[in-house]
Amino acid sequence: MPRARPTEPRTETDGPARTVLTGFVPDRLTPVPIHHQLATHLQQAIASGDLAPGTLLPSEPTLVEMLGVSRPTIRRAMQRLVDTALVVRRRGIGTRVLPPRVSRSIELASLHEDLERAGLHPTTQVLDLGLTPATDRVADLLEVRPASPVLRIVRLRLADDVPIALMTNHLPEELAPITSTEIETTSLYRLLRAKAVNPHIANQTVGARRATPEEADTLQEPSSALLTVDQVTYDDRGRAIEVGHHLYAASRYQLHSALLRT
Amino acid sequence: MPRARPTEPRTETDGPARTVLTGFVPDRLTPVPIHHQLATHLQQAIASGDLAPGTLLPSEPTLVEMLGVSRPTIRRAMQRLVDTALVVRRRGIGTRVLPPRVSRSIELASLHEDLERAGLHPTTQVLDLGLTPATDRVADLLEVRPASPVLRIVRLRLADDVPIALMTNHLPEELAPITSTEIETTSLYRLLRAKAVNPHIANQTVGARRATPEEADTLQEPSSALLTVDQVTYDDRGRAIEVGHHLYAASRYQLHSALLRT
DNA sequence: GAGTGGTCTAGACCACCGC
DNA sequence: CGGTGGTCTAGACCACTCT
Repeated sequence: MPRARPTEPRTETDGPARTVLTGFVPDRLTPVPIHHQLATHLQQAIASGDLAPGTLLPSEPTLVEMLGVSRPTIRRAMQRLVDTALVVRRRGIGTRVLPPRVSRSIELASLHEDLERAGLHPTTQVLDLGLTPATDRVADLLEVRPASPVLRIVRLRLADDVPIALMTNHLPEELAPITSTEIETTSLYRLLRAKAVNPHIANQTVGARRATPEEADTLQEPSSALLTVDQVTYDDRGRAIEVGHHLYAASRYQLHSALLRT
Repeated sequence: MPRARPTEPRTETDGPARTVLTGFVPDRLTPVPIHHQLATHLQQAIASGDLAPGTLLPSEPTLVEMLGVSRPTIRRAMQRLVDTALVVRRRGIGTRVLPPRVSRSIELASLHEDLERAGLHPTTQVLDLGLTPATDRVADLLEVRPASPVLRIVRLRLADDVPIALMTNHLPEELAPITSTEIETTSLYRLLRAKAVNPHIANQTVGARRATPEEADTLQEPSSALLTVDQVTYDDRGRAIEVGHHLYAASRYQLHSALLRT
């Protein structure tokens, strides 16, 4: 189809959208899928402000012509932007850039990076590390026989030398050994991935409670209020790979998440 | 609920999968998309146990023939199952049903339903309702002029007559009026939807702190520990439509969520 | 009526796995 | 090697919105 005529009906500004999008050329040599390349390109354009909130993106047929990519591929990239709440699409209207409201979601294992993003210097003290008989609760969650040996890791996480979290984790025996230095230098999930174990889904329970005197002392929490997170992580084969029981000093740490759709 | 063995034997037959899947016939008369029909059918089959964990589903070409649906449509349904962690797919292997580990995520506005699902009888006391000048924080989050009138709603939520949460919400003036009876009988989000406002994304901050004496008295929390949730909700046009500040009695309420992918 | 996104189809090539 | 899912293409029809 011939291009849209120059007389645009009441659209805000798709001039910038055009220049930004014509700057995209699919690389068909890399193994990176084109829909992923396009989605990433658009995400960066929105994040950088090149595509301002309220901008109406070109229509799908227009993009097909502009980018030399088929419509399903374009739709796939667009769907990703919809899923991450970067744009809204409406039949008969078009695709519009939303204001950047998506805060980073809670991720699988992110405390270390969370603190670094906040400009702090995170450190870890390993308080305990070794095989111990599983308690009934841990055995149940890890799906191993009661009292069978599991790897227990107790860590105190600090930011700029101030205690933030007291984290207890239990892993199946097969994933041992793990050394103290490994735990202190990298994240638990990176360690697991190095063992060809891919964290895939985690169930979390978030609550609050008063700290015991020992916990209050360790975490130096003046209010004695703790934010608690209990989680069980499963790999992509459905096996339980980690049980976590984390206590956060309430006055120094909060969780952030974004909820999408309805 | 937990399985008997830590590791499942592999190579299951796809006999049961065949019988379950041949029971699916696409309805091309309803406006419900076929990919959605198929995804729902598979979700129910997995939830009911008709498709047991470990089951290998038929391949895509096989399903095309069995169901009389094209491959992209089948792939779209399958992708939804992958996104909700019900199955894993591997090139060269196939599609395998995972153990049911996905707990319900935190949703936009779910306390009422949450409590009902737990078999409790939720009620609401409206403690305050009306227009008030916005504080600086609320005006900033709602994106209205400082001190301009906003609708404030203060509710005490109970389950079986026991206090669970003290919730304060602020809405833009345009969304008023809302009556006490409306708030007591339905959810805030349903009210908004009735006004053609669609909640689309919410940013949450979850924390913990000690209750003030008044809060402890109102919520009757013996430990005086509170779980706090602050949220800002935006509609699908990107407008801030609601600011919430919620206090939960820590000994009676926890948040659950599922984290996917990595 | 013209343009938009939503859905479905048909066919092709590829990377990966197991035999 | 044959079979699997991952990707990309081309074309079609539809529901919806705006004029």
